[in-house]
Amino acid sequence: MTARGDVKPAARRGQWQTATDVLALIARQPGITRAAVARELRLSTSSTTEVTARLRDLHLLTETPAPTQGRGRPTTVLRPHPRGPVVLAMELRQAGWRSAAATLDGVLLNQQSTRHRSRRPDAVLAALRAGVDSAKAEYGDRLLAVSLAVAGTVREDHLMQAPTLGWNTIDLSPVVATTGLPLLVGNDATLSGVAEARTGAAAGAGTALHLIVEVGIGGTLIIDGSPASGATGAGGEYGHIPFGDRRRTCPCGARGCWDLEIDGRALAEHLHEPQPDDPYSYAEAVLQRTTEAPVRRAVAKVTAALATGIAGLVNAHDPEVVTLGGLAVPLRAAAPTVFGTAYSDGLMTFHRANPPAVLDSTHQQTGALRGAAAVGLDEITTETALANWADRTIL
Amino acid sequence: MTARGDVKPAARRGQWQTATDVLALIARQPGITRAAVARELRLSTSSTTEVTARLRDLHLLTETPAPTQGRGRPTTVLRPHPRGPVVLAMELRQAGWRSAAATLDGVLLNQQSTRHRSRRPDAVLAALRAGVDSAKAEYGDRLLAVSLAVAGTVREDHLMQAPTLGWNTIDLSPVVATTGLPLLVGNDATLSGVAEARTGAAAGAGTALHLIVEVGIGGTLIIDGSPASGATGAGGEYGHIPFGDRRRTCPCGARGCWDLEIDGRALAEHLHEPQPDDPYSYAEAVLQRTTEAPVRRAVAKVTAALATGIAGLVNAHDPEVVTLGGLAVPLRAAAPTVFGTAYSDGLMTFHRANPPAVLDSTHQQTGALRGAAAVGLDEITTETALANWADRTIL
DNA sequence: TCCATTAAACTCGTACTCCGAGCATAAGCC
DNA sequence: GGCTTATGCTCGGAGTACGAGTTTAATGGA
Repeated sequence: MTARGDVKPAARRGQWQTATDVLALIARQPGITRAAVARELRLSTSSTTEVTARLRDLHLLTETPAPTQGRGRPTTVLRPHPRGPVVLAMELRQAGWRSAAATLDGVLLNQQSTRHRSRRPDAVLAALRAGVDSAKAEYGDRLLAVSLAVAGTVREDHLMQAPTLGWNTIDLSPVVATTGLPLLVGNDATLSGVAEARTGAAAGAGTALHLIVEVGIGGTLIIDGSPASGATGAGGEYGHIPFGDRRRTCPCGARGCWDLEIDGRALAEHLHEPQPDDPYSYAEAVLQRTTEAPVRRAVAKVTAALATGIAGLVNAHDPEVVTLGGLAVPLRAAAPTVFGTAYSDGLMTFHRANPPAVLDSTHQQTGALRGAAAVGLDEITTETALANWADRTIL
Repeated sequence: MTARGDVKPAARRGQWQTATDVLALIARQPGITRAAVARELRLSTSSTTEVTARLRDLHLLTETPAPTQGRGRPTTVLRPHPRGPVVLAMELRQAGWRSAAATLDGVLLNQQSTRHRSRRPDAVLAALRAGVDSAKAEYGDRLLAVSLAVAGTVREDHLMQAPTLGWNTIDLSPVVATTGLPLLVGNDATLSGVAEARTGAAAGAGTALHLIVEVGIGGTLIIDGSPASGATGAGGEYGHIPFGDRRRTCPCGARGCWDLEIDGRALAEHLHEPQPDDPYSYAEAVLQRTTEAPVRRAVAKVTAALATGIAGLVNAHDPEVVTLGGLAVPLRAAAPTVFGTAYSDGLMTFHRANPPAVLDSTHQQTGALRGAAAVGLDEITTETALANWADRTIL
């Protein structure tokens, strides 16, 4: 359709700039009115008229009457066009995978959740591929990209290590092979951070830090809504900085990893219980037993390790806000005083008067899928991508 | 001149986009030819002709004949206009301060270095202010901004703590008060990182990590040439993440800071020598004594702590390249094997096959000043700033 | 020396987008 | 039913980028 071996022509400079700005705003504030878009982007009314007309003609947006608010001519709500583009957001987890189609406002359609029948990599990739085919069948040419969140370390479109799945290096590109669709791959913790920064607890923050505890700890630094993913996409592996005991070796290959101090494995060790097969469920179960004094002590140790590390990262990055996901939420809830003290003690003095708020994530389980959708939508609303879509729609 | 209480009119969207791109390229590659600019930015020859003519008319650029390279019509080198804008870059250090005027290509003119007569904050600020006045006298309306690098923790235009100067919170805005010039303040380690990322050892890297050891350790993560400075500009305080011994309290207020493990203070402790007044000079002196076995052991410990921490940060951020400044350079040089082993051992397994290169900084002592200049030039080449300059030049 | 070749700059006409000014429209309010 | 208010539409103008075609200034070989 678009790429056929020839060099794809870039859009003329600045040609679709305002259009991408409008679409980005709609993704961050679904249901925003046309008048509000004009105010936010400081567009003149004439420019607004023109850009919305253009986006409407290209089947990118529709306008529906907005509920009136006091005097004045009513405005409209800008919504994705029913024949507009979609991206397929997917999430690969230990137990199964999920998918949803996302429209330009980030709304997830056709959410599906499937358990793995087999955990063999080729079987899982085939299942994901079938999911892509099914979306392609449903949306046809409207489907422009596939964006995949993976619970593991990611590098470009390869999965480098996924301890929970027991996989080593895996090429994920078969998920889209022969479909011609671009595949975007991201770490699940990173993408849930993107979701928080775009539409969640960290919405509007210029610099946000997101941390999520499941098996080990993951997270990301997000600057102006974009994750600091590093040179190859493997950034955000905060679990593998040496905040812990240097004598302990981590499965990742390094020593003293923070990972080892803040999940179900750490709780089991403090409680002198055997290492659990599923550290996540084990931790959830332990957190139900906080009437037991040893459990409280173990939870306090883990929570303190969490809060101290967060404080160190706040010193390093000076975020506006910190968001917590996964087990970090119940851990803090179980020992709020310990958390608060360790957090404050770990901060540099000048931060203590007005430390960054540490908030629970708003998206929680859907975060990674929403973040994948957001990143996918970014990809299909670049100036070049819009120019391509426009070429196609005119024909 | 520009701001007089009224709202400054933003440039029309996209109006000066290409002009800013051209100027940014010239700052990153001084001496670049007009033809090379066109290739890099994928500008058509007609657009190039137009944009260069516009920049010439506005006294932003001049063209000088370029040395010919083979056949074809000769091109020109784009250089700052002799009546074009400049920024004043300044650097405040423990012993004194430096300044230089920077033209659009980042070349530093009139470099000056002055020792503090008094270290009282008001005396130092008055001296800096005098430096600004002197630049204003020399450059007049060509001087558009002042950009100040400070050896201390910075927050907006305040210095929060500067242990080496013995200062606490100081408002730096008197340096430009009543001049109407904007003041940009940055941490010196952050700004030297910017210099490396723009024109130094990390030039061209999308994600770079810069670390500099002087008294304690500072640094920054740089993404696409911009430092991750956080919400208030205090980002990059890598010295205050808890990679060290939790029992030790840092002057910053936190515990276990990495800072305490990798400078002259740490060397003195390992050597059972008294804490030095000037840890930097002390460390330099110690590094001359590596024939002594205890010195070699102490240097090895410090170098290992440095390398292990760097590896942790590489895990967290996945940079393309790491650059080292200050004492980190002779420390690594004194114990290269220790450094290499500790670095590799601290990396996650999948990084080890092809770990990010750790390079010595190319700018070293001039880094902070060059970085301050770069950030100041960014400020005066925004679309809005160029529109203002154009308005002024037409009159 | 002259001319073909090459790389780059210039000219011109066109397309696109943004904007200001003025006008039109659709609601609430009295 | 008119007045007020907020918003949308139309029109003409300005600024920028670009493609196509032309011109210019160098090299290098006959």
